[in-house]
Amino acid sequence: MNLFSDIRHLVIDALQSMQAAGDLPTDLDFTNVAVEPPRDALHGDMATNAAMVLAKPAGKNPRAIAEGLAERLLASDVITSADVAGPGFLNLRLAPTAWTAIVPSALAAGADFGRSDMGAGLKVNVEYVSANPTGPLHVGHTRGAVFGDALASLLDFAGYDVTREYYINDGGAQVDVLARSVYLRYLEANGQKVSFPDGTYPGDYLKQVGEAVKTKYGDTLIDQPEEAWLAELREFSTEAMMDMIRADLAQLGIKMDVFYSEKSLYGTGQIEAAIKSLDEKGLIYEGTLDPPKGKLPEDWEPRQQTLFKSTEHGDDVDRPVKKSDGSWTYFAPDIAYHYDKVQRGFDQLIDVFGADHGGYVKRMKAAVSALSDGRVPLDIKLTQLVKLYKNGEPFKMSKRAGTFVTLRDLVDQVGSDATRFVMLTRKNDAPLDFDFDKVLEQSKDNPVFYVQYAHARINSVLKKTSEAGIDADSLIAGADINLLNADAETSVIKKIAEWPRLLELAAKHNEPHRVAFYLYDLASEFHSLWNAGKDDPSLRFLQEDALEATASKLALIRSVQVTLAAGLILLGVTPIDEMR
RNA sequence: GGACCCGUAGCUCAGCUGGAUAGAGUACCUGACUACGAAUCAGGGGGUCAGAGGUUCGAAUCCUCUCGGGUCCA
Repeated sequence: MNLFSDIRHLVIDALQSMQAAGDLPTDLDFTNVAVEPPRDALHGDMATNAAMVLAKPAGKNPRAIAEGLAERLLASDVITSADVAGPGFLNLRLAPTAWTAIVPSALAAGADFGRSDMGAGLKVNVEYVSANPTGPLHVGHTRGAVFGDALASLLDFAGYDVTREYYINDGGAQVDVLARSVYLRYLEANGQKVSFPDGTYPGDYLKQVGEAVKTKYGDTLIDQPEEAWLAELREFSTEAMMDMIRADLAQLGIKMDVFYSEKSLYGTGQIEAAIKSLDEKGLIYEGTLDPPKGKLPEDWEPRQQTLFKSTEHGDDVDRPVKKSDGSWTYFAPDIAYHYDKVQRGFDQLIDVFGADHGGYVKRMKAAVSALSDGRVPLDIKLTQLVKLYKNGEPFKMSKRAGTFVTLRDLVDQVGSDATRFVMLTRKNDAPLDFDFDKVLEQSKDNPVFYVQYAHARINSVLKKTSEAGIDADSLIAGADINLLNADAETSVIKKIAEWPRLLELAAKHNEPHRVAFYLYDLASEFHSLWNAGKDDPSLRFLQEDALEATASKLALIRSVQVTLAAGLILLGVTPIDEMR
């Protein structure tokens, strides 16, 4: 039940009856007509911009339209007042029963409260993490992982058919580096003293892989030339790294539907097919790029190469798909990979990248636009950097020295729930400060705690009820929700009613952080109502001498709990029943 | 040099894709436990939405330029 879309339907109906009566032209587009919560609650329960949006195309005065609309809306028993305000806003008030109906609706839906069919089963592919298989996931990957996973859940909840996908970059030179590094660890496992020159990975995490190589191959690879072991170790090490990465993701409760290998694109004709597809559209040519504008790199020289005319699809310059020596660029397999996604029949693609891949956005969008003839939209979400703090001090890490903070470090220290929630309390395109101490702090300064506390507090009330010998569930089932008429209660109900609408907006804009902020607001409404009971005993949840009132209040807070739980689960955070 | 992201209260950030008097937390000041957890709540002060133009009924939001920070650039 989405009260806002219900009322919007009423508005559209009224507008259509105005058209039928000749008060409005018949060829109007209603898509921009919105019904929203007013910024200031004093204005009413809901506001619509219909009159202002339609004034120009209808060639009429907005206030005149609004007045006609108000007259028709008042015929409904749901609308109790409709006032024209300002330049042509129409402020509506709803009958109290319209609001309270959200409570049983939430209770009946339970964990599915807010689920929407907005996505209409469209197939969406969300690609995220996609970290190189050369080591464990670190903090930056964690943010992308959490964001991508919450986004995927959000879209699923909003009625899309979602595929979660990880692209394994196992085709490039970095996998050779990995294999050589593992070889060194293998030698080490065989008792040799080794050092790690520049261009190898010195991290300790490869020690166990070296051991595993020894277990499998014994001493047969020692003193062998690189050609003898490189291909085998590349395969072996990539597998080992992916096992490690899968385990890391599992720590956050993330499970991918598809792991897609870059390597699988080579030698199978898939890259060639993708480039051919572009070629057939006249978008591939042999040419020379202009030098980069401004400062010229020292070693710049014009080179003939195979180029993709990405400028025809919104890019700034054309992009090479083959180097001058005839080998593929990194871009070519990326094109082939996205071509494959298009061919798998996805209606929408979403890529979650780290901010350092910002430069790829335009060319990737151009490629997908070209490959799908503009049919499949690609949205690319960049997650900005995470800055770590400990005791208020920036926490330094160095990838070169192998001392970076891993996903595992984070989860071990603060837990999966806190890690996930905190990472979602910022827009993806804003940098994030992650303070180890703050995340564990038990105060309202810490949103994880604050929201969990509200959920647990409600549980505590329900527990208290049963301790008093009252069966809360049957009481709630028989509750007369229209007893909930105090302002403090209505305010909570209105916040609950916003949930289905908020969820659709968050899904529409691919912004899971809105869910996190909403949950904080809802928790705040609840804490506020709790405290109101101290000044006004009639607002207390448990009133043993007034069971009917108690029933309605328990129904209310239980619906708050249901909403909090639905939102938390969506973000991958466990709603807890008791604070430690 | 160019591209992308960001700039909102002292600090950390929201702001529902163009709506009404720009909101939270924190910090500061004042107040509320005979209680279902005060791990919370109520109230107060605090703003040139980086700056300047433009678009229109209406701009923190869209466009242009400038300044500042970040990321990237065969």
